[in-house]
Amino acid sequence: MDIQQTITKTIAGAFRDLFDHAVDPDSLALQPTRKEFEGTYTFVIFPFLKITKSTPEASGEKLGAYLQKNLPEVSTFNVVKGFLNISLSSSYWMNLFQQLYEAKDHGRFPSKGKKVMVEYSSPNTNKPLHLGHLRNNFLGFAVSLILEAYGYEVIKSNLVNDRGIHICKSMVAYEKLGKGETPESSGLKGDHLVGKYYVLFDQEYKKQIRALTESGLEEAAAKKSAPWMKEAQDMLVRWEAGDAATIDLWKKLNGWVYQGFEETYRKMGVDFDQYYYESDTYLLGKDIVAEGLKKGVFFKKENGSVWADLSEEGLDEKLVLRADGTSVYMTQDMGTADLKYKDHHIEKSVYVVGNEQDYHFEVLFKIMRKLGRPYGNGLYHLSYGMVDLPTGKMKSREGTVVDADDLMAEMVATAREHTQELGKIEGFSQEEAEALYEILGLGALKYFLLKVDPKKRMLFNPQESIEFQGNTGPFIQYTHARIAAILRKAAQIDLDYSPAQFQGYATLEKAEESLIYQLDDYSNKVHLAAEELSPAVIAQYLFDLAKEYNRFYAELPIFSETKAAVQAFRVGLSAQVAKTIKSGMGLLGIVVPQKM
RNA sequence: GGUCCUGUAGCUCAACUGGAUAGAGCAACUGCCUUCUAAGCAGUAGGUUCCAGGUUCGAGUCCUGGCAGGAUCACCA
Repeated sequence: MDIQQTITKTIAGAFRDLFDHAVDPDSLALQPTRKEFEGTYTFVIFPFLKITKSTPEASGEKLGAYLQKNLPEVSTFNVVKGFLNISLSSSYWMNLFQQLYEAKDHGRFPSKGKKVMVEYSSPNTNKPLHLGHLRNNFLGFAVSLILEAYGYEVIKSNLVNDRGIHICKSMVAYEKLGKGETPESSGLKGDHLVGKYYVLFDQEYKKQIRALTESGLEEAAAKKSAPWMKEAQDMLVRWEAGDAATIDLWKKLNGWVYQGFEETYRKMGVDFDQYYYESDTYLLGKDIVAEGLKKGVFFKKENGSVWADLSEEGLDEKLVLRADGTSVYMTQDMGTADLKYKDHHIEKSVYVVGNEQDYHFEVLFKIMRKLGRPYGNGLYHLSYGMVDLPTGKMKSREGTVVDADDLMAEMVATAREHTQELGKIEGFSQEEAEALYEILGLGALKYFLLKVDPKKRMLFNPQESIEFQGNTGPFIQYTHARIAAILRKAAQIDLDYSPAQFQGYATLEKAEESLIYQLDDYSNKVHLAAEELSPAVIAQYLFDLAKEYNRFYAELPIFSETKAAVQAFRVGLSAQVAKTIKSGMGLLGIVVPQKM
């Protein structure tokens, strides 16, 4: 039982003993005391005045005295208006710290024996990854790690959109203009090379539309009848028919793209346990349509098209099969949901997909529940907001995207400049220095994208580079490096900072208590982050922890401290902070350096 | 137009799910490197939490109605 439960249980006891009133301890909640007041936990009296039949102040005094008398952990208390602020004893803090210090894997929960799949990234194979994909990938990867720490077995999956009209556009343009160009001959990364032809298609296509509208055609008709669009559509038909030349071309271009993606994923530091390809899954789901018709979940219209009626759930009717019997997006996603379950028997399934698809997933999940799927209640859409530029939305065809590879390279370059300016690479080999720039640049970028609540859309201004000071990745990395320096020194002077050495340090400083409180809170934050699928919870926590540690670092001496017990304790406390920072940053997919 | 999301300091974001005087970072200003890493610490200044009602001991948070921005409402994906 943790201290909060102990306190609320005792408060319930006080209500019984002092006011003859039974209260469920679980209905009582404590909150952290605001830092301008003395105390660790605060109990709000107002709701219980009917029970105490007294003023808030008098009730608080009575409850406080009762706690102090009955709980050795409670050292003092004070009452401000209707708030009972509870202070805990140094021995409580010391005991708590020793528990944390000796625990292995603080912040890791026991296995739940349950599987969850996290699908993220899910790129199109017609263009390189951009800033929006970075948010998606970092989110998906971090959420996977957080769920794993929380005790799930996690399967990271990537559903690659490798077919369809948009892929055919790149193929048509390449066929027309490519002249056998390859990544080797052009010096372009495979995904960038294919992306180039996607842009070329669009430019030519627009030109054709303009020519047609100028010759008097309606715009809608021009879009349909432009020669290259017709070619792309023909290409799609040939692809679906399995035409050998088309398939060869498709395989060649996609192969280049995958090589490019692999490089980008490696740089980002993300990976996958399972790839799904839409070229394999796009025909799935038709059997589910038949099943839904039988179960009365779907109905057929006169023209033969099949629909789900969700009007009772506050939505409208949604098409699940075209009149000609071909699939739509929804059909395929129903099939893929079943496939994931068949492959892994997952109990939860998380889709990391932008909020523009909120409606689609709401419908999909409702349908799967109505069909009685065993995993139906474990479906989650981790819906994140778009990353906007000051000029508005990114458009890949209009060249206003922030390319993922470019941005990562820029971040590393900025880290290099910054570090060299500060003259912090003394004693680094060339390789070590480059590795550090990578760690810092990517740390800054990942933290920047993960610290914001996923569902909020965020602004990225390419003119203003991502910060390295304040609430940033490098600030937290720096705190870790500082502690690493302390631990190196401790090793150098053979300082023993095992718990036995702490004996004799009886009156902790406020800054030390706060740190222990924060360290203890880590597992709560992992729990919360897992429940809310929000790495931002961890990011915010780490910033607060690092901030608190730097305060401690500035205020209290370590090696110039004369009492051995105090010195050992402060090194131990520092070590625990470093361990927690490393663990938490690890959950965000961010590496921390030993020196910087 | 219907539905969903968002609106907090000049800017970027918090606020433990209804609690105290709404907090950080950046930018600005003032201090602190002869002591463990100054990518740091301490401080000053900055607010009608979009607006109007309501619910109650108490509302940035919940409800209703507006306003603003975004997304979505294809036999596209």
